[in-house]
Amino acid sequence: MIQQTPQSDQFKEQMQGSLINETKNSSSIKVDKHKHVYTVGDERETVYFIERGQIKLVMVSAEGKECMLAIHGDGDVFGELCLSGLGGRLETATAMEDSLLKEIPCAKFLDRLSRDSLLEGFIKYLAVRVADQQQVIANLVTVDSEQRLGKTLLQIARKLGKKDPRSIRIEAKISHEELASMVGTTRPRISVFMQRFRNLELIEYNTEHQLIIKERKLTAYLASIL
Amino acid sequence: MIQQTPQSDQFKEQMQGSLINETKNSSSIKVDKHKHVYTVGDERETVYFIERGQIKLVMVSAEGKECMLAIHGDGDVFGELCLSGLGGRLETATAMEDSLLKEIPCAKFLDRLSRDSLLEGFIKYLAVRVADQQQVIANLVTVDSEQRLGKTLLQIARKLGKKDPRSIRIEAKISHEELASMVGTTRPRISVFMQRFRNLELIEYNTEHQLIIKERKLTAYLASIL
DNA sequence: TGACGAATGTCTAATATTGAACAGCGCGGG
DNA sequence: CCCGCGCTGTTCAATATTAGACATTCGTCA
Repeated sequence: MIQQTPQSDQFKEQMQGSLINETKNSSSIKVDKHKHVYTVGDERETVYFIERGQIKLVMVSAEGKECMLAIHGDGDVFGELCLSGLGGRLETATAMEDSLLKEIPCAKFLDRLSRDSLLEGFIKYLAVRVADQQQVIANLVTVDSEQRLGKTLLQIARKLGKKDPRSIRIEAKISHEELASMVGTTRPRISVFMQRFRNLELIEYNTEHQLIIKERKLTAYLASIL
Repeated sequence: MIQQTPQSDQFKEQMQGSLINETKNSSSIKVDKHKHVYTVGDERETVYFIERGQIKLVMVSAEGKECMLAIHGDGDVFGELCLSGLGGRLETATAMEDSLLKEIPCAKFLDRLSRDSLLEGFIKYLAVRVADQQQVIANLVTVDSEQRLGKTLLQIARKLGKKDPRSIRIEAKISHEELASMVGTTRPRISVFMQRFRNLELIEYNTEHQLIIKERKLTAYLASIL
């Protein structure tokens, strides 16, 4: 959740350049809103690059409960877990809006990184991923749901948000249900907490119903309710 | 949690060989039981290789609550997150018993992997890590504490356990307090659940007080209480 | 061997959380 | 333009969970 953006942004751009290069001769894949890119168990070992759109990753438990792991936006890469060689997708990838993707077979992806001397950069990228997830795990284990919701909002804002002078705007619309499945609680509770945050002016909605996160104030509030 | 051990074992051996090679001229570090290898915020960017011993990784939240992330044993590598370049350890590494470690500066570690053509293997290794953590996150979000404890036991057993014909033996002794901090609940509850598992003969203790996990039975039980 | 500290097993009241229900609202499709 | 459906806000009783407290056992070390 803390994850700043030091030179990891630089790598992301290099990787994007590399992938755009790799895929310039293959056509983009159009995925309509609500359609799946892949679902649990799919064997196809490919990495995806988002030209335009929003893709969410969701895992489903044995009882059918959902857990949203991440939302990816323009320029992001996802599906890299097939590099693990475990075979079969662990999660489902769904378009949250009409999206354009490029698809790269896993082996080609590695070759390309290798040829462009980006393997070490990619290792760093994965290490950041592991560090991030570690934070998420620690939060799930140690803090209560209000706090977790706050941190999750900050995390999403930092990853997807457009920065305005004093706040961050999130363009993707994320339902309370989805937030509940990230935070690990129920929809009604999300509703209550969001209301509370709104009353305290830690967040707000603009006229286009986009969520605005006041990073400073929200962070301060979370620290104050320890 | 699911993580089988396909050819990822092979990579682990290769990496071990490579690291043993790299460190054969440097002396081992002795870390006594309960001593820290590093603590939160430490800047030293090094990777550790366990020659012998048990090392646990623990994160502490702002309120001081602990979350145990992993226990590493003989031949494992830890501290790789410094490869992220974020600077400063996120967690504390503590010896659970007297241990012998080798320390490799982060840059040297990458160089060595590179020279031994293990970069791609290491990427696969990290991808497995990410996949594993993803499972942990999904479990924390979607299932209740009894179930989580069960899965955590299985996870530990598969990672650290010695296989006997019909069960897995865990040599490290892990307190209920520590289990509680992995599972995300309180010690008394762990006590109750462990008792229950014991009564159902899903687990047992041998004469040396080592925990024996009956993988089959425990898995079946967890599936039955959905 | 005895004594102390740490780990465990158990209980409880106070608290947090769930899940189900229902009403309003707003957007998009017909 | 109206209808219906999905999202939101709110409530409530039933349930799960926590944070103590306490006796007991186990190990370790003197």
